[in-house]
Amino acid sequence: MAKQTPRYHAIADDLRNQINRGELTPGRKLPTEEELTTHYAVSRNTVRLALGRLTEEGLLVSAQGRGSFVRERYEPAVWNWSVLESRSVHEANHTAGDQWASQIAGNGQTPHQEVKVSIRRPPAEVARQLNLDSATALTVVRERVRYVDREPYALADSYFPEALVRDTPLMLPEDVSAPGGVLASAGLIQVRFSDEITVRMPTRDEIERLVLPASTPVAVHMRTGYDKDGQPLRVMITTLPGDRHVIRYDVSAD
Amino acid sequence: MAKQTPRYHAIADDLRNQINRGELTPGRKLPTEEELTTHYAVSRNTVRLALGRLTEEGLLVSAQGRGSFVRERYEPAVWNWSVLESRSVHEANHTAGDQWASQIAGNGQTPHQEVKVSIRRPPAEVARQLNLDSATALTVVRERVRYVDREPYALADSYFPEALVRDTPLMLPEDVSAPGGVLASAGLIQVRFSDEITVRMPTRDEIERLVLPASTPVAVHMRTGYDKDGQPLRVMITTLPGDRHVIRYDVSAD
DNA sequence: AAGTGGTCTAGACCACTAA
DNA sequence: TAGTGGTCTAGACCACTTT
Repeated sequence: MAKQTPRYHAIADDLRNQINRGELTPGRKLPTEEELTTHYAVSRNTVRLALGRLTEEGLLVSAQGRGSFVRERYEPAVWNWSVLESRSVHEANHTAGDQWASQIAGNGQTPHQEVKVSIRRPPAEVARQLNLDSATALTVVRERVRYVDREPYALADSYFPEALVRDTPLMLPEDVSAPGGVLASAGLIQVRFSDEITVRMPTRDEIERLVLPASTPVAVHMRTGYDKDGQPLRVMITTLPGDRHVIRYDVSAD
Repeated sequence: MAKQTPRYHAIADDLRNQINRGELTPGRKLPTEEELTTHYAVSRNTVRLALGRLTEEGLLVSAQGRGSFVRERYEPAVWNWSVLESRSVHEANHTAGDQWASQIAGNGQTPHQEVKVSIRRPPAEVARQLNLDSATALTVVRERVRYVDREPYALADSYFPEALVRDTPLMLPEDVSAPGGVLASAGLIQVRFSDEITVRMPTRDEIERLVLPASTPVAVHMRTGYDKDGQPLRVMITTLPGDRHVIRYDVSAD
């Protein structure tokens, strides 16, 4: 009843301990696969299994032709969703338009985003939130890629019922900057949001668009905005890579 | 300038398309690795690379001796953190003690949790939130594993400054059920919470304790509770597997 | 050109599950 | 006992980066 731990588990454990003890610090290069092969006296495939295990845990990244490295942490962007679209905060700060861009700029970083507008049938999940029939209804979709210092930080797709925003500035592909955001520019006031956050692995498409390292999970933040009559006006789905984001909320206990 | 897509990418793409088109439905067994080997005319290692790729995406699970299967989705537990520890909701529902258990029981499911209490030096992150000196301060730690229908659903670790809760029922290992939760039973009232959510891959320890399938990311929810004077009373760190949780918030746009 | 990780092969034996 | 995935070997060539 002795060892049945696979060798590549043991090798991964050994390297992980070195990282946790600080003998291998973030950014440092690991020994080459050939060196590990001779050091542990196993085949190269076994070494690669061990490295793959650590990569899955988010501890390593590898680059073809250069080597494997202890993964470095991003400085995470903290987004406070309790105030991100708050009207009073807007007024207090005299910030027009995109509250997100203001938060980033306030950090001394450079925000920018690419916007694409189209009219489409909404995904089932979105149709449900907007009380629309997903088979027939149309939505105006604003797809944005948000960058901080030229690096992609998030995907933000907004869906508006087409009937609500017909012939408004919302249809323009430009970055609409009216106080209160794009919806207010169409005369629609959100008084309440319902947010749902899920966590999953990214799709291949998201990995490409956000240039995600291996084993980087994403948070999917879905915000539905309602007017004072409880009618849903908008669904915004934000895809936030886990390695560069913190989601924040302030909650009263009353 | 022709194909340089690796074969195992192409095989993974093919299988992924079959899943997305619904030809392979959740729970269904894939062909055996040997069948895939002959079908795609590649070596078994290449087949395994392709399956590994899909496993990383969270689309497959495999079981030794049985086969590989299209991953099934859990029915996610929705936790509304805007009201999870709200005093008025407690009173309106006449729910005593653990609001979490009440939410689960209200779903017709069976909640239960294992509690372990100890006194320890807090992690640096927790010490910072509690305005404590991490080198000298002590915290009372309540570590819980939360189960729904006997399956582990979350880890919830609470940290209290030891000086605040000395000689209170909090030190008892039992599941303290006083209105307003364990803190109120010690005469401490939280009026405000600050929540931070991060997303990452689980540690080996978390994988074991929560029995996580491969490539299941977790959300780490850190809630700091403050009294009316702004003094931090507690930090609760909840580890939520992405495949069985939805985090919810209700936000006012004022 | 040399170094390094990425892809791929062909085969062997082990560990677990189900018939 | 047969079937299936898990571990492991030994070696080859390719693609990318750096010198």
